[in-house]
Amino acid sequence: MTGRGKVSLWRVHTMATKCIDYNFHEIEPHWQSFWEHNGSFRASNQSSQPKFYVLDMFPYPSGAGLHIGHPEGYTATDILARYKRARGFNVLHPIGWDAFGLPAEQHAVKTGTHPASNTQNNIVNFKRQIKALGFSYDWDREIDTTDPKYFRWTQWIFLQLFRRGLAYVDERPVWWCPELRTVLANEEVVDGKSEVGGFPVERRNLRQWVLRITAYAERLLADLKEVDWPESTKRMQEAWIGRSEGAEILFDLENRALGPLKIFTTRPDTLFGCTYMVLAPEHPLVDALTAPEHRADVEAYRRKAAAKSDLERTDLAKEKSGVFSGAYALNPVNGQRVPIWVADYVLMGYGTGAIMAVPAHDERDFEFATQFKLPIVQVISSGSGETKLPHVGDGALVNSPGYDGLPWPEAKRKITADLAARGVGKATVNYKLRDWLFSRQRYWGEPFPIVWVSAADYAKARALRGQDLPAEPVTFKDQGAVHYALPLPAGALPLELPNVQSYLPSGTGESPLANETAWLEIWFNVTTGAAVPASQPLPAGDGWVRGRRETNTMPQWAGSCWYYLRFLDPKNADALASPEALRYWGTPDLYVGGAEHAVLHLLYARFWHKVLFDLGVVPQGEPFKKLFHQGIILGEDGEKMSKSRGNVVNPDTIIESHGTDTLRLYLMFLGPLEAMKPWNPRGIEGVHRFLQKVWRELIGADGQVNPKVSDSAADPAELTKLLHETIRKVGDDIEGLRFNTAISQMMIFANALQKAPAVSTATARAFLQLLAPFSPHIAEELWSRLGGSGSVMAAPWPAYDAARLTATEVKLVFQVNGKHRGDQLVPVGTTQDDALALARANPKVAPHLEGRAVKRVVFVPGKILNIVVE
RNA sequence: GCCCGGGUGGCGAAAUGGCAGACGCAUCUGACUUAAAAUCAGAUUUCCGCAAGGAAGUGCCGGUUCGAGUCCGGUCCCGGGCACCA
Repeated sequence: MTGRGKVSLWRVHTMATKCIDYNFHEIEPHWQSFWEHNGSFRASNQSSQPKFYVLDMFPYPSGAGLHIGHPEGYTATDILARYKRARGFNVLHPIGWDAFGLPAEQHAVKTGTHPASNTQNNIVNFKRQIKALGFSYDWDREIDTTDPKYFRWTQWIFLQLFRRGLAYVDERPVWWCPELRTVLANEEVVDGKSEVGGFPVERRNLRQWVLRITAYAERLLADLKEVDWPESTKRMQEAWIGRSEGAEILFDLENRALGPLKIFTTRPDTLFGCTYMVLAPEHPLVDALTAPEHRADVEAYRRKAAAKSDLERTDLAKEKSGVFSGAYALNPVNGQRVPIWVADYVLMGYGTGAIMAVPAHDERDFEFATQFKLPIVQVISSGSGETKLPHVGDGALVNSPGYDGLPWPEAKRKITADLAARGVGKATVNYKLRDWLFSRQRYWGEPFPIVWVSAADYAKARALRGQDLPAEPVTFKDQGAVHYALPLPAGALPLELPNVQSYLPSGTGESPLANETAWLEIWFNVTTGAAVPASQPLPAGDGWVRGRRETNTMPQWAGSCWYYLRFLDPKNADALASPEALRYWGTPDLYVGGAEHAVLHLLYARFWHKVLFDLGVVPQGEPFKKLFHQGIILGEDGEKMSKSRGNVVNPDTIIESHGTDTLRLYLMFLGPLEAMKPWNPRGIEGVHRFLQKVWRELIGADGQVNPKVSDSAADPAELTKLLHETIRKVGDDIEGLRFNTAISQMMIFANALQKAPAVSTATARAFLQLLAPFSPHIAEELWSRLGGSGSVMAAPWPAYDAARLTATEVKLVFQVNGKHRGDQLVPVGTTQDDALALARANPKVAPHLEGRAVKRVVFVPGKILNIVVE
């Protein structure tokens, strides 16, 4: 709490409202302004308290406003943040805006207004909505990824990637969306359509920036063992990285002039079963090795395959297609001639784009071989009886001279080693993970801090600032000329977006920035990073070269890859965050957000974090040690909420009708946080009634404290015991993110409160402290009215007394043959013999024992007595 | 096809291997009220029974156990993810 210098304000605001009934319209804004004036949620970077950093996935401020899914996750983290503060932690609970993105740009294309103004409008609206929910964010740390003070450091991180050779340029087939006029990452294409907008996409060759995430594949995979994440999310990342161990094997071609053909296989042990080879249609050797009499067929097939999108290629899985090339390779183990086919079930992008086909032990090869009547040779036997082909399971080798009888994993090792000894193969690891396509042909994104220069000018720059440049220059060839990528010096950042005439991308695939000649074509000072339009005279002095700026911008993921670090020290102008802040706060102790980011944001952020770790910027190897996904809230009809279905719930409506305390409570009471659950307006009434009941039990009809609540009142014994149970359960449940059962327990307590003839102020206040993280406004109001000093949140979390929880009597359940036959209150410590005697005497139990011999007695003290009879 | 989740009253759900259905919704009955709302008291898994009581019951089949919603094997259905990755 930082109340210094604000004593008078504090006084004014500590007072409760004057309302007589539970008037949330008055209470909620009142306490929100109290918190704001007191800076109640400011986190300090200097503190002797233990730290706790709880992070939400920051929202994209869309024009539609807050969706009900936002407050679900945000309420969960807010409860935890408030609880941890009460437990004496210095809590960092920040929020910001992931504000670059396509919708703002599309809006700009339509209206001609700058995307920044639309974005700012949306932020204002989001902020209003989020503030109305009463979340305990430290607004002094608010960040906006489109703010040059922020993206300066996004660009800085890119420069580090660039310097380490982790960013390069490549002309490659990419997903191009004609409607959006931009390329999309693999991850942004769903079922052949753009993830945003659902427009069709096609393949195009374009010059792109690519980040070498594959260099980190092994660590991204291995370090999943270190994090406390949902198992399903870890599995998804594992599958996405897709590691497989196998071997690269060289097959000599019959036409030895062409050199060997390199294939990748995970099953080198089946080498003797290879009856044909397949090259992807794009494989560079196809042209050279195709026999003249097959050329026409192969050419036709390649053209057909090129016209297909990846989707069609994979979608037409039912029937395989391919053509024979007329060429043959020689099997390195036995010199057998193997025909080479061209087929699009082999993908150029994985392995070497060429395979050895073993139809007996691979389903795809089996299907292909059957269709084209190619031989099938079994080399693995499942052991007993006939092996049904294709057999992809366990077994030992057959028909493999020198290896017969070996279990396949052993044979795999041995054959690989033997091939390696002869120099015709080696063990390798392959990943499905591809390098990350990192550029977009858009306006509304971070500009790349890169200027393209000539070879001679690059050499000049290298002499002046070699340490900023990668070991290998990044280049691309355009109409015979080679262009060199020269980074801006870090001191010249941020590189801001110029204003443009039109937000429409150019039809050639370049972003709207390509039309801004004055920004684009420049005299560039290689040491200072200063720029002057090339239309002006060459400035005096050394270090000026002619350059053209990079016109691509970064994808939306860039800003969200490191925002959790900026919150630690959001105003720092000298670094993305100070080393002290990075050391004190570390990484989030808990990260809550939707499961839809399982392989996108969460993989990219891990990659950047590891690079920053290697640079010595951050002290930990993983950014998010504990992750939790909130479930999706469905519409009332049990369907996914959507505008077209008309089942969308707007948080504003609920705040207006029931108040945010009710909304927050309801969102948490709906079911387990991680579950998918339907919205039910009736349920809101239920939790609202609970809050009204709490109010009524503590405040009388006249608006004064209920006469039954007083300092001198003696609580009924059961109420005291229940209070301590409730303190324990609510605390445990908050720690375990089981908010629904915590609320149930508070409801049970409220019901007891109602029945109690007298309640001590201390008990009432302790209960309000438990309620405060969930429904903070009403808790503050009642706390204040009961004479609590300051904020309810400033009071240390109540402790439960274990002694109060132990009862003197417990209910013992009597079972006969495992069936419940009766029960009885017994003193704690009742022995088995006594319990047995009680059971025999019990009128409900006795008839079931009559005339039957007792075989066994199971006794769980204080719980159960099970009598097993004949 | 493969990999994850999940199937419990009319509904949302709860249950360290130990009384299945806490808590809430909805419904019904009663009290208060001229009346309604609100509030309060009570009932509400199914079947048999006037009742006392009994029997069955956590998708389905089987197993382990004194005892299974919970653990194991199989199976069906629903949701999510991946999908010609050699």
